[in-house]
Amino acid sequence: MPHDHSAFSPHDHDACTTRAMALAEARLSASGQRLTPVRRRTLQILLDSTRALGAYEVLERLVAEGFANQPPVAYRALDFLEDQGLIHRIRRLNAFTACMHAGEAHAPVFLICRGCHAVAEAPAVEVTAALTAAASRLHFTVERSTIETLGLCPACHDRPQAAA
Amino acid sequence: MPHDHSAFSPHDHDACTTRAMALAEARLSASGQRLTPVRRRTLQILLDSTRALGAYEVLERLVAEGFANQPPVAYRALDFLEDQGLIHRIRRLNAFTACMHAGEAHAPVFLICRGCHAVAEAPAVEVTAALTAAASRLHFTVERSTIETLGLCPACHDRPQAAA
DNA sequence: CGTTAAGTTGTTACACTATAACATGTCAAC
DNA sequence: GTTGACATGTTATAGTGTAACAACTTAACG
Repeated sequence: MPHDHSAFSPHDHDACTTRAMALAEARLSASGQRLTPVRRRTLQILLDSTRALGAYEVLERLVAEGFANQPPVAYRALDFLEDQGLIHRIRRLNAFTACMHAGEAHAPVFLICRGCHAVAEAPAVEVTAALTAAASRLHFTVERSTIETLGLCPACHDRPQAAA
Repeated sequence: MPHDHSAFSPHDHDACTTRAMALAEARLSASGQRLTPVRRRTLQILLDSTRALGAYEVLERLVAEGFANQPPVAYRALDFLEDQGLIHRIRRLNAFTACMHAGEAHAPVFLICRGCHAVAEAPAVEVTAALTAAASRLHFTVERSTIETLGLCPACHDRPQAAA
């Protein structure tokens, strides 16, 4: 069952993260993949953050827990989690965010607020459908899509200093 | 009048670039902006290329024509042209490509072929419409969108070595 | 003219993002 | 208990993008 709240609506975020982590474990063990300590912590770090985090921000937090202070440590975990569909890369921000709908088939669309830098994952099957249709008109076969949009979230929209 | 060919269809590309350059001049002088030598050459470089080019690739070509070998030289011209809607940034590739529809109101959607690395700009008003609709359901105000998709162009789709 | 103001370019230096390559370790299966 | 696959540690470097300030061009104004 899909959830109709988003990162822009108040909700029990702890429940989200617990659920997401449980789902991650289930999915990985089902496919014979391992959720090692770095990977688990990396996922948890992203789940705990409201913002998308850069690889080096993730690395900082990993270092604080005793992992080596080397970029590959973070990038390997991030790449793995992205391949598994457990996190997403936000290209506009060079950053990563935990996937809140892992397991559900979903074509991620990201709403990035330029006021508070929150990132929400929006359900948008129609967007992907329209995209695939547009592509096939040019006989192009779609494999992976990046759909991101920059703008203002409800909260920031009402605050004048962000509106500019 | 829109053009129904794309980067994936053979066409008179010289005519495209001439037209695009003329349009650029017209648009800029209309809005009081200046198409200085670096800017003009940068646009021409992108128009001449079938692929999207990285900032440093553009810089190389600029250097070959006597401009200074400093990143800001390229980035400034690229940023300016992007602000004017004359070129687009392809985030997935960290690269830039000339806009073939400058002047027409358009919501750019990019089809990136992983076989030959060609990039086509597809007309896709419906995609943007769907995206805006999905966003407003979360009360999010869209300002700028990035829509890119990776896959295979018609030519590469038929070549086995690319299909993998 | 001469001055000023806005925009553009030159230049230095640096920050941030990401990967290659190879050594070492771990763990499960045979 | 050895092998092979996967995962991690580690060093080094490649690639992408900006900050900051100085110098120059241009057009508008008096």
